[in-house]
Amino acid sequence: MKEEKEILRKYIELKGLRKTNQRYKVLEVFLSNESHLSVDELYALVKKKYPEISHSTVFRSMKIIFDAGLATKIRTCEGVIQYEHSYKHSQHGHMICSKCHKMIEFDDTKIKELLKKAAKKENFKVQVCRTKIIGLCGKCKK
Amino acid sequence: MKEEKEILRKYIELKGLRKTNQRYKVLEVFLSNESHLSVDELYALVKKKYPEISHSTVFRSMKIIFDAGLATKIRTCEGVIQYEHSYKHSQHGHMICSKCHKMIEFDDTKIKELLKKAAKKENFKVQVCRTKIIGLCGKCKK
DNA sequence: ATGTTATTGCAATTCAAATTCAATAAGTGG
DNA sequence: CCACTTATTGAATTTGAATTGCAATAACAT
Repeated sequence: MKEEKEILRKYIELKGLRKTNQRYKVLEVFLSNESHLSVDELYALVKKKYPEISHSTVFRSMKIIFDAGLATKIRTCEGVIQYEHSYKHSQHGHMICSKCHKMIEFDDTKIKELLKKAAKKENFKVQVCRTKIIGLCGKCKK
Repeated sequence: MKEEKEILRKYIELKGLRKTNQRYKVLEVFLSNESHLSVDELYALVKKKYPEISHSTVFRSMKIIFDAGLATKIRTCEGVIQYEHSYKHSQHGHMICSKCHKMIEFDDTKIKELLKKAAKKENFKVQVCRTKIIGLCGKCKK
């Protein structure tokens, strides 16, 4: 948390934004939870600890946290944006169970290499690579 | 078109649905265009040729066409669902330019193999694999 | 301390996706 | 071919996440 807060602080400074408690509190709650969270889900958690913080502030703070490189975005099957930690978290692929919606992370380092090659072939500059498998998890496929 | 229509017909029969002109017309317009189309975009095309067909019908017909296995879904960066042909079209990955939103398809056969392996390791039954690269296309990266 | 201006919280808006419902048409049995 | 049942349609409405407008507030430079 300390390091992440420092990164956020520096990013805010760099961009000439203002250091507000809300932003640090949203970051704190975001980091306190290891799962993927939509803005709505995160807001529910924030409200428990800091009821004075509004939904819009959570929404806008997450944008900054994302821009600062502390979060990545993924989309659920339903199309809802979820944020996950990205600082000191290796990038990974996602397996999503179409029945129970469980999300399993898996290492896709090798796969990303191939993706980068494919991009090079097309003269395409990679910003983000994503891999996703939709199917049935061990429990649900029975 | 002939074959696809036949597949849709059979699917409709199988499911005990009703064969309506609207469904075949939506399929026809969908197939007549090679690009990825959102429901709104497709509806605009349908309206030109068949102004009597409504937005909801296009929406609902595409669900059936999808269920029949004639279309796949992808999401734009903005989260909008787009349909693309899937009958006799090999599955492929997508490179999306974050500037001009151009979409480049690329062969990801090898990558899918690796993804299937990863799924096996987790005892996960694959239904769909998706690979996506977000970045800058040749023109925009200059 | 004061003035400037980014930020906040609330409410409202946007927009694709999905649904409601009365009218219509497909398919079924007589 | 007709009558009946019920899926489908079209129009309007609803939903829900994402986003924004605005007045009040707070950060921070002077």
